[in-house]
Amino acid sequence: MSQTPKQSAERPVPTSADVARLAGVSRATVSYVLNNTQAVRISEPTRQRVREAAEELGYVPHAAARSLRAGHSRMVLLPSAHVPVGPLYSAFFNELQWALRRLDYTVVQYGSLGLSGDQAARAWAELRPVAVVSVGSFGLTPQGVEVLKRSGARAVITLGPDHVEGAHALVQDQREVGVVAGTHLVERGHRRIGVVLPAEPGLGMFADPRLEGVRLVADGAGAEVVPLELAYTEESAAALAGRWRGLGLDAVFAYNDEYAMLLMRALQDEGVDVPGETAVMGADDLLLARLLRPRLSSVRIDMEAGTVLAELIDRLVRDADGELERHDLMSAVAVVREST
Amino acid sequence: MSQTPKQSAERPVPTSADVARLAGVSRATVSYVLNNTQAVRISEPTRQRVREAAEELGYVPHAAARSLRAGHSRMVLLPSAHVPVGPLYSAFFNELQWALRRLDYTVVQYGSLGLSGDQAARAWAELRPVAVVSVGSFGLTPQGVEVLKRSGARAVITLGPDHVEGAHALVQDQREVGVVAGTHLVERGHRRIGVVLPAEPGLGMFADPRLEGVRLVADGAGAEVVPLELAYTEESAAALAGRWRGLGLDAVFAYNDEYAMLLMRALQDEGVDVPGETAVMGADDLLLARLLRPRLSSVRIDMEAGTVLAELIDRLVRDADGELERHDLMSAVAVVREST
DNA sequence: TTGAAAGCGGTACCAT
DNA sequence: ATGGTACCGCTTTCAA
Repeated sequence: MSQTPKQSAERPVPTSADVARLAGVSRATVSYVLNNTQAVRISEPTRQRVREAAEELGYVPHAAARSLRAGHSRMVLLPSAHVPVGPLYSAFFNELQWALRRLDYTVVQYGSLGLSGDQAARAWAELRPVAVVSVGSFGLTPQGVEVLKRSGARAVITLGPDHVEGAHALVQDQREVGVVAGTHLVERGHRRIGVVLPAEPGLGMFADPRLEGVRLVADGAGAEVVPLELAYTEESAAALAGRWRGLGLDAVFAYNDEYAMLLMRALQDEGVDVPGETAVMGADDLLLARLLRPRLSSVRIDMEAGTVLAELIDRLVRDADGELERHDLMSAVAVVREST
Repeated sequence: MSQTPKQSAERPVPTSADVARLAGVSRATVSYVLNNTQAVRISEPTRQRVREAAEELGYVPHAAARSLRAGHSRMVLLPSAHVPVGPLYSAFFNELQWALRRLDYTVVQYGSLGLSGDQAARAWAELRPVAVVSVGSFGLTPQGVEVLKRSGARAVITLGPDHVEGAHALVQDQREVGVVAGTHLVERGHRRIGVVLPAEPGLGMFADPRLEGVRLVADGAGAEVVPLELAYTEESAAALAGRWRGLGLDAVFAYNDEYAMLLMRALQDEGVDVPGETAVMGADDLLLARLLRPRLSSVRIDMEAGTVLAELIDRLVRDADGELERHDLMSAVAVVREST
C-alpha cells in the first residue's frame, strides 16, 4: 500500500502535466496511456511508469477540461424538483440511472426546485448535457427547448402531460388511470362518482389528468363526477367524511392508494359502509392498501422499464433527428379487491 | 418576441466570441457585461449591444469552461443510490437542495448505483465538486476521501453509520431509534422482543444499528432479543406469523411502520392478539400506520432541517480545516398509540 | 472604456 | 514510440 502523504491542505490538485513530469514523459503520452488510445503504440515500460506516477500522485482527470476539449459530454441531465415520492417512481429512476450508466452516460440529477421555465432551461444548458429528461412540470417552453438544443442537447424529452414543441414527449397519459378507474366504477353501476384531488401542491400534474379520465368515462355513461379536495391529514379526511352523506356519492376514486386509505378509514369511522354505501378505489396498488379491511381496490400502474427509456435516449443521442414514434411508457389496469 | 431561427440542427453552439463579433466588441467586454463585473466600467450603449447580441444568439455560458478557468466550482455533489424512499428523506433532500441553492451552490445528485469504494470516489472526483455529501453507504475509504480532497473537495461529509477517517461525519445514529423502541417495550414489561430485519438489500445500513439499539437496552434490562427476517410481501409476513406462537415473543419492533403494518395484519389474520399477546411497534410515524386498528405505536424521527446541514457545508467550504463539532442531525421519540 | 493575450487541463494532430 | 503544440470557451491582468 503506497502510503499517501497526509497534508492535503494546500497542495494543488495534480494535473496530467504533473504526472508527465514525474514519469519523465510528455503530457501527450500520459493522455495516450491513461486513455488506452488505440491509434498510437506506447511501450510497456513507459506505460508502467506513467501509471505508477498517476497512482502516486492520486491523479484524477478533470471532467470539465476533457469535455471542453472534446466539444461534448455524455451527461444526461434529470432536472429534479417535485417528483412524487413512492416506490413506483423510485424504482423507475433507479433503473433509468442504472441503464444509462451501462450505456456509458453520466447521470446527473440537477436540483431545480424553485427554477421556472426559461430560467431553468438556461441553468440546465450551462452544463451542456447531451440529453435532458424532464420528469414533471417545469413550465418548459418551446424557447427553453430551443436553448437546450442550441446548447448541444441532442435529446430533450418530457415525461408527463406537457407537450412542448420541439421536445420529444414520452407521453405518460395519466388520464388512462382515471379511465380505468372510472370504467370499473361505472360498470359496477355507480352514477355519482367523487374524485379526490390532493390539496398538496405539485400533484396537480398527476391529479388533474386522472380526474379528466374519469370524466371521459362518466360522460359517456351518463354518470356524474364530483371533484373533492382532500389534504393528506386525518383532520381533512374527517371533515370530508363528516359531510359525506350530504354529497350523495355512491363511489369515489381517491387519486391514489394513500388518499384512498385515509378517506376510507374516515368514512368507516363516520359509519359509512364501504363498499355498500360508497365504493372506494385507489391507484398505485400499494402493498399497504391490501392491509385495510375491506381490501382496497386499486389501479395498478405498470411503468415500462427504465431500460427502455434509456435505449430511446441513446438512440436519439446517436441520431438526433430520428423521429421518435409516439410512445407511452405507462399502462394501467384495475385490480379489484373488496372496497368496490 | 424575437423570432428565433428553427434550424437548430447543425448550427454550432454560440460562444462568447460569437456574441462579441455580433456586438462588434471584444470577448473581454462580453464577459464584463454579462457578469456585471464591478471592477470595470462599460458604457451603457455597449452594454445594450452586448446584451442584445447575446439574446439574439441564445447565448448560454459554458459552465465547464468557466470553472476550468476559475479553478474551482460551486458544485455540491450528492452521490445517490439506495436512499430509502419515503417522505422523511424526500423532505430532507428537498430542503437541503433548496438551502444550498440559496447559498449559491449548484446541487447535483450523481447516480452512483453500482459504484463502489474508491471507484466511486474517483468518479466523483472527476467532477471536481467543492463538497461531497455522501448519504448512505458507498464503502467510502480513507483513500477515497483523500482522492476527493486532493481533487479539490473542501468538504467531504458522510451522513450515516460509516465513520471514514478524513471525512466529516455527521452522525445520524440509527441506534437511537432502536434504543427508544426498546426502552418503551421494556418499560411495558416485555422480556422477549423480536426485531424485524428487512430482507430487502440496501436497508441493512439502517436496520442493523436499530437492532443494535434494541439490544443495548434489552441487555441492560435482562430482556432477550430475537432477530427476525421479513421480506416486504404478504407471503413472507404470513409465513412469519405462521410460526409466531413457537417463537414465544411478547413484543416486536418491526424496523419501520411499513413492515410493522404488514406484520401486524398477518398476526391478526393468524389470530394473534395485538397488543395483548404481542405488542407491535414501528418507526417513522407514517400517517398510514394510524389507520390500522389498533393504531400502531411508532418512533417518530425528527431530522434537523436541511438548512442546518447546508450551513455546515458552507462553513466547511469557506474554512476547510475548521473542525466540525460532532453533530447529530437526528432525534427520536416514542409515539405511543394502541399497538403496544 | 476597451482590446490583446495568457492560461485553466486535456486531447489529438503532426512531427520527429 | 514519443514529443511539441494548437485549441476547446471563458476570465482576468495588463496595456492602450
